Amino acid sequence: MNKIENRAWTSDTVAADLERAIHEHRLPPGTKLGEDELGEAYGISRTLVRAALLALSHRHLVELKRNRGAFVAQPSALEAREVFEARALLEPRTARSAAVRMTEADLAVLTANIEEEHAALDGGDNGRALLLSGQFHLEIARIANQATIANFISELIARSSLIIALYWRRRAALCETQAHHALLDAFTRQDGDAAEELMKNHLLDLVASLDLRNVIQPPASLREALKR
Amino acid sequence: MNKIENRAWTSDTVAADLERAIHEHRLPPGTKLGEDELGEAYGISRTLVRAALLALSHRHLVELKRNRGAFVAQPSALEAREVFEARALLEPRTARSAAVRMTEADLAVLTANIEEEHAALDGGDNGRALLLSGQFHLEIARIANQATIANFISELIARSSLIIALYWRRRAALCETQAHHALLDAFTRQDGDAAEELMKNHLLDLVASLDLRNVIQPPASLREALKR
DNA sequence: TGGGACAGAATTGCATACAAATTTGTGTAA
DNA sequence: TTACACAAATTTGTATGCAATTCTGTCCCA
Repeated sequence: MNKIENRAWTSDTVAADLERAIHEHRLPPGTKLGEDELGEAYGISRTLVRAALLALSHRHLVELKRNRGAFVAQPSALEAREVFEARALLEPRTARSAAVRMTEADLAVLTANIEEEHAALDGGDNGRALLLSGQFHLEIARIANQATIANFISELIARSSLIIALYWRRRAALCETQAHHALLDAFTRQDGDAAEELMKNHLLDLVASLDLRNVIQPPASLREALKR
Repeated sequence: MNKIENRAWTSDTVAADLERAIHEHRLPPGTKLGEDELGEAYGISRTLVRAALLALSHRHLVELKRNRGAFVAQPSALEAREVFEARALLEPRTARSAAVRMTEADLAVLTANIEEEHAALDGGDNGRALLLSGQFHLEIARIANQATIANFISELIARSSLIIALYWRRRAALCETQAHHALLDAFTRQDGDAAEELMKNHLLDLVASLDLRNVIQPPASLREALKR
């Protein structure tokens, strides 16, 4: 594998780089993440790679199978529902808090984000659009000034990206930008009630855009899956 | 340091053992966790110790200072408030879900927990009582059947133990068992409304029992702290 | 032709060795 | 005596080596 870049990688920056790649669907669910391969790619030893993979496994983005290696996680339909239930518990109230604390600078950041996402979609870069969409949600948590909750939301958003990769039904285009625009309006008016309600519905729409009935469940073991 | 026990430790079990010790206040905030020391205590190499410390740092129970080592975390007053705000967001609704799903077996587990906690308090083992109190909250999340949310709550509970170690004002005895009994009653009646309300108030009482005004803040650097 | 056993290759698990940074201790000069 | 500089010791950061496990390919036999 090619060397990625000549910079001083640490386990933290490697983990962040991998998380970004996962979030952008450049590393789809189930991808094997070999230690030697990654070590060579980043120009570091397996020690640091393992630390990075361990960190990602704690965020449920990577699954470590003993003596088998690390794989990009494949959330089950059950897990997918749980992730969105957790988001439904955290994000609407966080959006409300953010709304009442909103400053001009914050609005500018969110606006820029939406525009970038639009550009990415026009350019056909769906991965980048998805990453930006996640960053929109994360930025709201940051504005709400709740680092602890923001951490949880950050993990949930990244896991949502895996869920979308696995369960999104392509019917309609992700009309996320619509919902984000509506939220931005509420934020501009510092309307907490509206922000909370919009976020709640936005998350419900997201779940509705998934197909969690067909329990594609575990490609876990090919041996089991292909029996018969 | 003495060897702790002759069993096959892994990074996971070591992390769990350390977390328990932290939760029980056997390892108070600020304690230095030297790699060699721990490695000898558990009879394992520094490699596994580092993996365990890394896991605990991801749960915000241990702070890793580069080139300085690992220390039991010392949450700031700000962080303390955030942790309880997060709990206030997650636990009341989770208690409601648990109430409606409650089975006889679940009730038995919760009852046994309360009794054990009582026994621990009588025996003067405050650490164990605190651990059991946390497990009561965690068990509720488990009963609610939301593994993802339960994970978050598990982390928040452990961090709360650190917060109590740092900020609890000893005035009155922790009248937690009172509140837990009341919750148990609501659960017995499968009364979701009451459970949610009781949990909300229980958490408010907990915060009220802390002294977060005196920002004891950072013994972070002795050099800075002892100036003048 | 298909199944199973076995051997070699590849990969992970863990310990250890060495490098780098920090802390601690000592000596010297003002 | 105090402050500073420098050296020794301790501790962490990272790479590497070896053992253990799993995977893959081949051969033999039914």
